[in-house]
Amino acid sequence: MGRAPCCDKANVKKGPWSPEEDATLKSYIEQHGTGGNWIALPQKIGLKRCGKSCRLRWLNYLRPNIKHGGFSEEEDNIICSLYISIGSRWSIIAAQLPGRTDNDIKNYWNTRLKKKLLGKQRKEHAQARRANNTLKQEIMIKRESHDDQSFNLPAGFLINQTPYWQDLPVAPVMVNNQNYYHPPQVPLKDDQASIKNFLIKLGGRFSDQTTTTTAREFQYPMADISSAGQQQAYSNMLNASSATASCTTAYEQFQSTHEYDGDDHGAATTMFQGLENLQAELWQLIYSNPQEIDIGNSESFNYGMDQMVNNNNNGSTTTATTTTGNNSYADSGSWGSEMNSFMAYPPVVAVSDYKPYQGTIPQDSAFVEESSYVPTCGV
DNA sequence: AAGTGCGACAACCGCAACAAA
DNA sequence: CTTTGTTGCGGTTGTCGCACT
Repeated sequence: MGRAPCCDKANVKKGPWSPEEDATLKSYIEQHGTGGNWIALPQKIGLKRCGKSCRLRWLNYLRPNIKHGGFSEEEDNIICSLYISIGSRWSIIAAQLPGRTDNDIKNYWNTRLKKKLLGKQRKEHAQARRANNTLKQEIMIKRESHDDQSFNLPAGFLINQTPYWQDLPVAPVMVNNQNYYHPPQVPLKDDQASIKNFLIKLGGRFSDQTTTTTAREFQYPMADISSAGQQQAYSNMLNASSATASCTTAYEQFQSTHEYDGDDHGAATTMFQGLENLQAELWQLIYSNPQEIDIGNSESFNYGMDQMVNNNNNGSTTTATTTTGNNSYADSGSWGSEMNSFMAYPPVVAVSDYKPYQGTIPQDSAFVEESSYVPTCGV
């Protein structure tokens, strides 16, 4: 049995508010307040509106000191930072921006800010990809001229044009329902800087010191990591991650930490919710626009192959897979090369795919060529 | 000038949390 | 403790106006 409706749907007006309705509602609330009961309010003042609708109209439009439109660069930064830190918790974000409503911010994010951010990311990665291609061509020429198939990509390859998820330690990979583990390929001492850099790349602002310069100081704790407690949580996350060394994204990194040491890092979990959301959003955007992405020629495929060759030559056991599932790469269209910069290096494993390594590696696996596998994580 | 597509914004809907009875 | 009502929140939809063809 469903809940009884809060008002008589047949007798309430819907749609845009008229100036008369606005005036009625505004003058009543200014004189009497809401009376603590929105549901009863419309009847009291003779409005054929649902109480919820009255509340929304007041909060989002009629109440004093509401600002509409004209978001400043500063406000953009705050919204981006908080979104990355805490996700789509618009009411909390709105609380940091006096005069802004959650609805306003939500609309602003969905219609403009997200695209703005995506545009930035696309530009950066397009540039990076161009640089990468140039370097790669040079390497291929060297390879051919030396006729030496053991010629490795240089250790620093991709270092200046690393896609954001490649800033992070590489995840354990599941192939054919088996969990494989391989050691991190990014020096762990750089993890903190990498993650921070990653977040900043996505538009976030992480402050090591107490230098958050916003209209008001952030009230939500994980908006920066300036406090000792926050630094501790962050540090715990990173330390534990070096023990497990098994994450694709910062969020997963912490998620596994959470399982690993049993400590309550709720705050830090929160810290990366938005991150995951944003990544998911980006991927959704990418995969919902699969035009002109040819897996056979794509950087992702080529990179994956290079990565496998490189790893195997380095003596580490690795596998490579993608999590694209049934996504189609067919067709061509207008998204084009810019979006390919996102496609360049997809995450190795999805959150849902991750399970702690528990078994042994089958030696005859087509994906595993090394026999010197030594698990180093504590699971 | 009419039709179409798209962006921006307002408003609605459903759910969860909380409070009161 | 359970039920019922209210509030708050976030996702989604509807509408309007502008730009483009």
